[in-house]
Amino acid sequence: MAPPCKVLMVAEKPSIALSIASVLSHGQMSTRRGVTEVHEFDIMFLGFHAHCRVTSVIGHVFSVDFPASYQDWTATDPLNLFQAPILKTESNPKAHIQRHLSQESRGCGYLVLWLDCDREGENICFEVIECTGFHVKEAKERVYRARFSSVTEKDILKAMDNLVEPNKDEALAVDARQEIDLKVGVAFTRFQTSYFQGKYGNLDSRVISYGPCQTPTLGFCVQRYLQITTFKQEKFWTVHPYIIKNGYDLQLEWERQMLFDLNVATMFQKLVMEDGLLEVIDISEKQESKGRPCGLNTVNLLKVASSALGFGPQVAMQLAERLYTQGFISYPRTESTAYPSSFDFKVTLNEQISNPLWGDHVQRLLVEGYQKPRMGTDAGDHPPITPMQSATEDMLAKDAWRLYQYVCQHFIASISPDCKFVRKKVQFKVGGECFHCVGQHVTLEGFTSIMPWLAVNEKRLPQFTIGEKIEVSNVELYEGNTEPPDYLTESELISLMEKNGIGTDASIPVHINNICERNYVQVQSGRKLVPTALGIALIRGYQYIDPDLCLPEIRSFIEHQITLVAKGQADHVRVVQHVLQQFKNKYSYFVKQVWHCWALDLRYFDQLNISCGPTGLLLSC
DNA sequence: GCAAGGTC
Repeated sequence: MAPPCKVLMVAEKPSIALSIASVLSHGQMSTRRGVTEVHEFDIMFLGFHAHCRVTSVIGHVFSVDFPASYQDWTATDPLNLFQAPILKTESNPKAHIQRHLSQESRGCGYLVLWLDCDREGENICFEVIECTGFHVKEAKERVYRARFSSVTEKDILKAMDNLVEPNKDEALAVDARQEIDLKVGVAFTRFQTSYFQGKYGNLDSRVISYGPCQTPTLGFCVQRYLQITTFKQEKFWTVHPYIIKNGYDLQLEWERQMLFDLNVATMFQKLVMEDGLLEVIDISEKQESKGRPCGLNTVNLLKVASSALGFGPQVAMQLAERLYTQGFISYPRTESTAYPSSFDFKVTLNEQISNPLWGDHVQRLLVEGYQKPRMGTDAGDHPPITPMQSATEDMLAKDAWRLYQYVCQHFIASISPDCKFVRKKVQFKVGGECFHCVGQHVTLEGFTSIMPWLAVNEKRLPQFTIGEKIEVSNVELYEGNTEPPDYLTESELISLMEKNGIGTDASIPVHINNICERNYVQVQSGRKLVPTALGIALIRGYQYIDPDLCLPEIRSFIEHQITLVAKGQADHVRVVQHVLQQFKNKYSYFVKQVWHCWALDLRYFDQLNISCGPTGLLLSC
């Protein structure tokens, strides 16, 4: 019998390689250590007996950079970077991934690519092909792409039965993004850094960076700061009648809410006082429901970690990764909020059954039946973040425990009943004006018993009947001030970034960290982001010269252009050239105009009409 | 010294 053919399979990370090998070998494999682990076993492949090797890379193998001749900041005009050649070099030379792939591919007749099924994964496919020598013409037909929608036995086997070709267009879209981001970011960064050199000692920062993600991120923080500083406080007045009924002392709300004219408000107060008798004109009761959460994805974990636990995104991810490698939670980087159909809720619940804090709730769910989780979205990557092994407070460090606790609470809540309550609204008329009061009565705590901070407040009302008349005990004329918004919280910033497509679940923490480390913003108590003088000056400068530079649309513009490449609707080289030409125009204009703002005292911005800059240089094209 | 995207 001929020796079996050899097949090399490559995943994006070691954990996926392990999952794939376990499924395909039915657990019958041998594993040896290498740069990344290699799992070996025999299988039937395309109808033949084959020996299979499954290993992985660790994310991208390569990243782009300029050749050495462009690395000298003083000898290179940043303008020339837009047309400069670029090189791909190993992202982490010390890891020797390239050598590892080259060695493991020796003697293999087939390559199966198990990289994550997104654009970046498609790009890494071609990096792997390059490293394994399968890019030569005669080897191309022996390269297969496995497309899996989740890392489950069912989907892995399905992918094996439906091997396809890797998608070159999607890979090229990533190449395009890499080149655009590199050239635009580095050109502006080098110019700005050199420009600020020695100026404005109080704005010290070694590098004054620019980037199509980090700059709009800073833009959000400064935008809120400007709303605060330009806020004009106004006095307002509102009329609050009080009644006493069956021992309840109630303050009623006015349908007009508030008025900005004291004389008018006083007139209404007088009308109410002169009438003095409230008539109940309507009583309505409505069944309300507060929905249980969907499965937990990374972005939502980061938001809660920041707003409720006080952990920054970087720290939260470090804690989550640690919990993951120790087996306490599932893979923490995912966009999906929908559980896969094969998810075993019973096993996961059972694991938590003896927890001293939520074990009782879990037992009840197991006995009385848990709810089907809400629909959520399936991004095709990993299942939502869930607890795995049970842990108690003494087993983990304090911060890790708090994060683990939240993951458990969220998981249990996601399959607990919705919270049900009755909302009762009573409407009154007095002196021709309408007022109301609202009561709430919880009929089913549901998931809020495991997430008590989301509980609906109980608010009881006395009995009323329509047509009933009640004496007004007091009429207050309340004077208040409109309040400016507060500084942007980190959690709000994460939401804005997600909504505007700035960064990804993995890179959002990096961009936020960047603008902190560069001294553009400071994190203050309550994880509020307060821009520094430097951060404000930068954004006000862009707003004056070319607002596009700090708007979130700068990212969506790039994403839109590279999507054309990914879909095969535009040529990669032409798209890159077209986009770079526009940024080069912006760069030239920016360099000329900088004189008019940053050269002056930075306080000059305060006197500027910010909207006078040119608009649509890029977005109109 | 510089971007943004993977992953640890």
